[in-house]
Amino acid sequence: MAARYSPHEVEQRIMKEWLDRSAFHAEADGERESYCIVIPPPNVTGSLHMGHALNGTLQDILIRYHHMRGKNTFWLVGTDHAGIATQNKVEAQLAEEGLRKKDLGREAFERRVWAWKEKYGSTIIHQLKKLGCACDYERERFTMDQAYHDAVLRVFVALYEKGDIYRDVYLVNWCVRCGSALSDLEVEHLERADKLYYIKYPVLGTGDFLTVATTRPETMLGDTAVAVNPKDPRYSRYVGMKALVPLAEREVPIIADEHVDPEFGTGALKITPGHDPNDWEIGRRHGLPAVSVIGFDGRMNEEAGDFAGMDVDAARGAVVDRLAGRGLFVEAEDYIHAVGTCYRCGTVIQPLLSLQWFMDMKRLAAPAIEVVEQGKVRFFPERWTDVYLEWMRGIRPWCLSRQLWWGHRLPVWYCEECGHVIVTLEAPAVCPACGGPVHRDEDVLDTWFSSAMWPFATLGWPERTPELEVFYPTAVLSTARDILYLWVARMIMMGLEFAGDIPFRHVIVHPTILAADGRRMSKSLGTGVDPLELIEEYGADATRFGLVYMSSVQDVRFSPERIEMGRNFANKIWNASRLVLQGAHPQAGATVTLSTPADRWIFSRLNQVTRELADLYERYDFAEIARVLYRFVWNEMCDWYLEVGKARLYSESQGERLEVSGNLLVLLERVMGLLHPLMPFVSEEVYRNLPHVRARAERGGAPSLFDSRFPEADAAWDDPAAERAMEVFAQVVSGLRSARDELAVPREAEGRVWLVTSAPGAAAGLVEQPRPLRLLAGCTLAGVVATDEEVPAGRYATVEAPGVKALLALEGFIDVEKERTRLLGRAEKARGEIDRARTKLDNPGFVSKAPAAVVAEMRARLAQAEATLRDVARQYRERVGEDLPR
RNA sequence: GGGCGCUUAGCUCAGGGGGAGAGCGCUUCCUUGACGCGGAAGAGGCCACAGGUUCAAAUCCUGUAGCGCCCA
Repeated sequence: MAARYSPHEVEQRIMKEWLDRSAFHAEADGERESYCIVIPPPNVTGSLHMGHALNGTLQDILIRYHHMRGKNTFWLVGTDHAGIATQNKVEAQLAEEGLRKKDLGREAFERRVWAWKEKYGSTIIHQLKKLGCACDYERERFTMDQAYHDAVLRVFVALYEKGDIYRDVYLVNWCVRCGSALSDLEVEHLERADKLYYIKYPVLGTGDFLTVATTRPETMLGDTAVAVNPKDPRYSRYVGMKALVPLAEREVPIIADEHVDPEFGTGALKITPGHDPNDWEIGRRHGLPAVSVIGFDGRMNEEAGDFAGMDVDAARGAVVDRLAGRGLFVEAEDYIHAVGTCYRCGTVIQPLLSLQWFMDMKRLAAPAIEVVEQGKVRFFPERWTDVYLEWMRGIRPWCLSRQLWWGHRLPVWYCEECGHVIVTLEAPAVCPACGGPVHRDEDVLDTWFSSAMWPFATLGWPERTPELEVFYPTAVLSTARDILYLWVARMIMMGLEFAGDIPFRHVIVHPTILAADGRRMSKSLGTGVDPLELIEEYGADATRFGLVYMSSVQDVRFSPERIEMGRNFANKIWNASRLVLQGAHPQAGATVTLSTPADRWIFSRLNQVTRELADLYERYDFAEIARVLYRFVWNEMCDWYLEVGKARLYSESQGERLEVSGNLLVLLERVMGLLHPLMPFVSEEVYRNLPHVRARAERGGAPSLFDSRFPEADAAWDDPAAERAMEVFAQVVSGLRSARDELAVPREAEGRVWLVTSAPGAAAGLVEQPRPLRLLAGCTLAGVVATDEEVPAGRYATVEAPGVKALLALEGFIDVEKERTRLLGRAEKARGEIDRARTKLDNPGFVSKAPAAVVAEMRARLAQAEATLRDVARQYRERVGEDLPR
């Protein structure tokens, strides 16, 4: 076995073995309790980024944990067809051939996209394998699978028939580059430095002007009102009058509306219902017409008169110039504001009037609010509940139609004769109303519409499949918070409506891993960190462990040290197992024999850790799981149990060697089990190398750790007394090492230690483990006595532990200066302790109101510290020959 | 504009009413047969600021400042 753990060979070999024997494949048998997670489907064009890596790790931890707990686990994996993103990819590919999608026509284009999908569409799924994810890769799903497609159309038709889906002209978010409408959630508001333009509008019948402020002067050509706040005294006399929109030369009313902010600009607002969502609302309230002056190509249309044909930016400049020429332009000031951009391509969104399909969400939202209020669906951390509820309560209609060629084409036909609209699953040959010819709607559905159905459509809905029976509702959905509305909320609504139940019981909202600058990782800024490179450099276990360790509940900056920590931890685990495998007696079986304090301590602690983990899994506190395991393995098992165990492992006595070997084998097997969900590879590799596991496998036992049972606590091992004994042992050993170091006692010199204790048994950890004491502290026991007076006169360094005082004889190797420094340090500490305790105890409120145990503890601390100080003062006098300075 | 979160060691972060913690970095020592991706011993912090509640506040409450995010 190599002294360094090399992850890559292990990972590839073990993952291949798991996949080859379908270890992750789930069957829909109802005999065992099921535990299902559907992966939030990654974009089919995507590749693994930090968010996927973290989320994949968390889901994998849960799947492996519950699998080991005997559940019928099923991790459903697959991808989302991602309409715009995928279409963009293929269009870019075509562009390289000098083609545009129109050259191919719709059907040929769709074939190209499918070909692209076949070739590249599973990239991210394969990358999940590198992370070690125990997905059921044999049941991979895609939101454009035939059965899935049928289910999507069925849902559309059903919602249309129930009146939730309708077609209307409405102001929508239009991406000029993508040539499609977007829903509100697909618009990203980004801050940018811009200008705020002040423009004068003449008030008709007066010589006055109203000055309005706007970031978009070009839209004034579509203005249909000027609005002020009804409570604004500056303008009240104008309300009801008319203003003249310059350039458009349109007379428009001056209206009063509550929503005008008197603090913004001049307090007078130009109203353009055709190009601004807020203005659209105001327009609706006041019955204003909406005029469109910008077309779907992002250029000014014929309504814009002289400006027709210009793109929006050019028109802005031209409008301002023209206004300036007429003396109606006041000024432009610097202004920072949030501008809506397309979440896929970053193009500035144009709010445009358009005929689209919408879905009113109110009816579906009501039960989806209820299940969360009633706790049937719970969020972790809990605070996301309110975020969800608030959005759901203010939910707005959803624009469903997209002007794309890639996606689920609407099951809608229009009669060319009578205009009849037919929404149906069966393509009509002719219009059922008039018999006229029909044509199908060109548009496709928003990709998120289909992903809202992911938890049940992937399980075979609308068929009542065994999968749906057994695995729905699923256990958990784990996701980043930016997908809370886009996915989680809609999945709950759709699940309740169509599958008749919640889609998942728990929603885990994991933190975002930020770049070093504290902002989201950004490809364009080059601040991203590629998890695949981390796996390459440190190994999958290290990457998983590091990600989990660094990400608790807050967003966190990525720190490579944490991944390195994971690598070092894997190496530590590897080497601990080397010690056991190389040092264990060949005849040792996996049997626990609790013969020493260390044995009783480590198994008692193992129990506690095992129970603690169960609790942490309940709360999805993954970071704490990682910390608990790290501390136990490194600081307890390796630092103390293995070190103490060496005394017996290298003993002459066969019996001792057999005993400690048996303990180590059991301990290691259990610890690997506890580690497995987080670090599946190194734990599996170590497990398979354990001699008793090998022997078991030869007899047809569990082929792998993944398939064995998660360790459970064994009450027979609980032993608080042993824990105290080992704490004393460790504290005294550390104290002795520290004293030797500070006093420059030569390394090879053997120390002689007296133990002073009035409580029989308090020193058991030391008395019963003389060889470990010598091995770890270089000291032998001189004797155990009840009082200081019984210790032979001489110079000693004192080490304190609960109930025990250890006196290290210093004859022959004392350096007065070092001794002085050490004693002064101890005195200072003791005095600080005394001060703190006295301050508290002198406070009558403390003594009367604090819990008795706290007061008693404080008294004990004071007494202890005072004793220490007396001790130090005496030693100081003896050795330095002066009184201890105050 | 409304809301949420954060501010703890040089860095990245845990903790969450009664003795300030981890990893990395730093100092000194260790080529002992698990591991230098290691071991031993250390140094390093008015827990952002100001009030309040409490016998007791880094921890709870209010406010301020700075940073981040979400929704308009």
